[in-house]
Amino acid sequence: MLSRGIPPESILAMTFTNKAAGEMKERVKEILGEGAGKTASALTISTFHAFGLSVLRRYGRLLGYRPNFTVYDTGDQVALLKEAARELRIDPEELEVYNLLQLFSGIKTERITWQDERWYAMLNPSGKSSQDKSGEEPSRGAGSISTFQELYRSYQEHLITFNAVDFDDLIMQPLTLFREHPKVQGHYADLYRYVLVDEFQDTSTPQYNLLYQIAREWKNVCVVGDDDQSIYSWRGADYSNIERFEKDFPRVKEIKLERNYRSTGGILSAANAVISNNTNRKEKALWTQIDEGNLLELSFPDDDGAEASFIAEKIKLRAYQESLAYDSFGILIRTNSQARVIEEALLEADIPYRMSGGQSFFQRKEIKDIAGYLRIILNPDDDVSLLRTINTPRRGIGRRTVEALHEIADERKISLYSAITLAVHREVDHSIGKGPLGALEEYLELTARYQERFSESKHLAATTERLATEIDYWGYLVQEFQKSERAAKAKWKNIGFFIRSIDRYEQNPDVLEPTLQGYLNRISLQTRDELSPEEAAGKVNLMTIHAAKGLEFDVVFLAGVEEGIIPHQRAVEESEGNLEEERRLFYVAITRARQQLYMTSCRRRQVQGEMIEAVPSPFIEEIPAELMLKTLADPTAGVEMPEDPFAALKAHFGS
DNA sequence: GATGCCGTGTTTTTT
DNA sequence: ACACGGCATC
Repeated sequence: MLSRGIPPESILAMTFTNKAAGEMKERVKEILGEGAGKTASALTISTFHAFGLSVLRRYGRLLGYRPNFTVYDTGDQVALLKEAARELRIDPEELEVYNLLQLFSGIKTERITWQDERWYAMLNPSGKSSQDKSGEEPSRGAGSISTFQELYRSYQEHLITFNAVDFDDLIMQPLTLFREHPKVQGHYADLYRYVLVDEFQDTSTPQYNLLYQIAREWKNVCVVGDDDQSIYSWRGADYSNIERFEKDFPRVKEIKLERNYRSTGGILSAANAVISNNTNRKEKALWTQIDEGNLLELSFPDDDGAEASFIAEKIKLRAYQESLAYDSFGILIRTNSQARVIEEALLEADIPYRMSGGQSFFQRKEIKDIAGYLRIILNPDDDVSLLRTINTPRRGIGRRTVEALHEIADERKISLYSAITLAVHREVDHSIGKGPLGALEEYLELTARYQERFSESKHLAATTERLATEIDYWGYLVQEFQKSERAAKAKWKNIGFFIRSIDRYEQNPDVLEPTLQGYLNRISLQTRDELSPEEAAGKVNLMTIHAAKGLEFDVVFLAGVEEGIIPHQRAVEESEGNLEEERRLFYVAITRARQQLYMTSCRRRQVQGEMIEAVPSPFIEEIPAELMLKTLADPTAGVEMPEDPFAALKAHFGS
């Protein structure tokens, strides 16, 4: 496109994960060649959510958002919902918070309505809550429609009071903005005359609407997708958007991409055979000119520990024998919980790796604590961050004090921070004692001081470091983890890492004007701090199958090919139709491999601290036997390691 | 108000 | 296995 003289700033490319956006940026730079960095960064390459956020940052005030609003992640949403419940005198224990948030998400994105009965099954699968007619009424019944509606309303009101948005708002609010302010819609539609969407099968209806609002005038849209790789239906992805697309842009030209340039013939045949078991799909005939290649290998380790060491040893062996770089290996897992054992084995074997996706670095408590301070400094109305930081590290503000503050805040519909200000300045009657009141005053002073420091200083990282020192977070960690100095140290190390990541952000030439807000935005939409390309080089890639979509590796290990893991037990329990999505997931995993695929199916596996018997995944049967080499014995038994050239010396000197 | 211990449940996948 | 919340105790 650029070669045709199209100005780069008129191009908008949408992806679904930060990882994909990052890869795309890299590839654009590569294609444009050296020195084209500037041209490449003139393109807008963004996830849908990050794009929505930038729209709100710019025009959010038209919807009543104050500057520096906060983006709430799932953890914050849970905290907010519990707050809302507390205020309505509903016992949060009676709520299935996680499912309730799913319901709210469905309502907000208009996937479900209150009239819909679908959500009811979703909320009471175990029959845990609802009919609690026994005895008196300690709290209100938590299972009725009106209660849920009331909670939803309160949840929404609180978001506004706290000057915060949730992930769904990042898509829905820009749509509202476009509807109520056609000029804003016009601005974006005019700016982006060329729109591209990668992994189009993963668009949700609101995301599609957003895309449509931007592209409807110029109609220069290019979408790439594969219905066989649709693996996000659980969060609203709907590949029937492909049909809507054909209707909305009638002059559509369809190009089938059936030639595969990635995988060996054997891998492709296996993948094709598996996916052909799905009923609901566009028929296609993928082919490749690459030769058959090696057989797929399937082995049966005794347990997940053996599986992990098999993978580690195999990687070491092949890296050594074939001089393969570590970053040409990918280890794919279905669930994040599989990662731990594998990480341990990689560490043990001294193999550099990176884990992406999943339990984010930024979700760790110590990081959320410090980030909580940054958030409250930026947006004092953010009650969730206030509650997180008000007594961490401990400063003598306990339950009673917080309750008193809540009373002031609830009554006036103001944030807790405002309530503290009133209390400290004696502008309101309250029952807060002298000690806690002094502590509150100090808290106010601290946040005010850093508000100033952050606005004056351009050194975000240094200022954050100063803050961490001033609140004596290290002292707090030592106190909290008296039993494990190691844990305290590890957490403090994470704080150091966090501060360095702020520093990296500040130094990043792609960021024109680094701000605290910009940094916090970035981390709230990022599952894990993406390593810079240099840092990622030479490292084995460990990730979930979901996170691996769109990526490829010479050698892929697929761990835990067992019934209950893939297909995942909860997925099949939920609904029969989910089996096809699980199969697509398996298909995506297979097709990540260029040269070789290793699968492992453990005989037993440690799950939630208990050893359970495991059974191979039924999907294995769908791979033609002649494409696969089955190793019946425990693969770790026969693995020979390359001789350590220093082994003899080490033995000699007894090191 | 802080601290320590015990019982309970658990997120499948991600923005 | 592990984190989290509740509860008793200092």
